[in-house]
Amino acid sequence: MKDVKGQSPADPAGPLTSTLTFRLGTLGAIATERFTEAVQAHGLKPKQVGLMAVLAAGTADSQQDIARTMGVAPSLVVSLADHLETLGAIRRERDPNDRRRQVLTLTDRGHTLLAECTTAAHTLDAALTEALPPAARQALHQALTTLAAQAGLPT
Amino acid sequence: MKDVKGQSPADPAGPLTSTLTFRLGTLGAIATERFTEAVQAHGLKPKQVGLMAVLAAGTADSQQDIARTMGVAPSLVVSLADHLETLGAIRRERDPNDRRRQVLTLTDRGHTLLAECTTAAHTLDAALTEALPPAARQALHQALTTLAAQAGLPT
DNA sequence: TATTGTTATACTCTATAACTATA
DNA sequence: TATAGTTATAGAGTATAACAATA
Repeated sequence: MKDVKGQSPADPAGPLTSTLTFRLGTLGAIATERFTEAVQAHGLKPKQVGLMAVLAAGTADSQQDIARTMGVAPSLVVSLADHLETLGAIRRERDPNDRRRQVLTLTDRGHTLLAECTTAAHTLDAALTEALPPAARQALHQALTTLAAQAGLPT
Repeated sequence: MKDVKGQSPADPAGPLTSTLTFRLGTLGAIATERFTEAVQAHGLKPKQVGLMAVLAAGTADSQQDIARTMGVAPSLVVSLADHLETLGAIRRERDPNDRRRQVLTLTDRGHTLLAECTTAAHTLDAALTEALPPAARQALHQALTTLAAQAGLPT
């Protein structure tokens, strides 16, 4: 059995572009790019919205906890929180029990901003999936939820 | 009808973290991070592998065409191609009909490298989807193929 | 003049390391 | 001595703009 011209060695079970790894990487980049553009109108970057989402979920409140939850360096949380504080989206208060800790809380303004960004994400979702039948849309959502859970991402 | 405490205003049809936009963004980042680590053993970065995939697909051969296909700046293609040439993965030849154009072609070494990276992607795919029933795996692949096609990505 | 590739430069994002205050 | 937050610095990645060769 010989190699066909131009396929030496043969594709290992399908081309790179049809792998889940490639598809998630490229579609993820597009999704983030569109979301970046959408939330920019509110003076926000995706990671700043992500920090607000962590606070809304109530799974972390100190900056160190938030850094661990988001998988970023603590020094990055400083600048993200600085910006959110400037926008009036969060409050920073020293923990009275341990004055080294800064406890972050979403303000009403923060809740409003997060809701607006979430609405923007839903709008982008609709555009992204417009070519998808409802059943496939549902199956996609379910499958990504499973992958996210397995990867330790918020569900 | 009053707002429930801590949900003012209410979540617009589900939290941010359950949107397709958020899931694709975060899972895409993880996929790219894992792929980056995997291809690093071959001295490659994801975009360099992407360039090889474009050449293998035969949809572009000059650096300008490749830049347009990949959605990156032409100056970036220069450095990606420089590195691939150093590895012996591609050849750069002037187009005799238009000596401004550099025509890039995959060498045998390039085909081998691309095949190895593709195999690595398949291995990552398996790890990523190990919690997914075969039917769901198939549905996910089909849905992402549709999204990729609609977004103008390679299918 | 317009286009291809290249080089020079700058910008964004984010991490690491050093530092301060508190424990 | 260890930890939370902050600041200073550095590196990766990529774009924009200026430039050279060719059309």
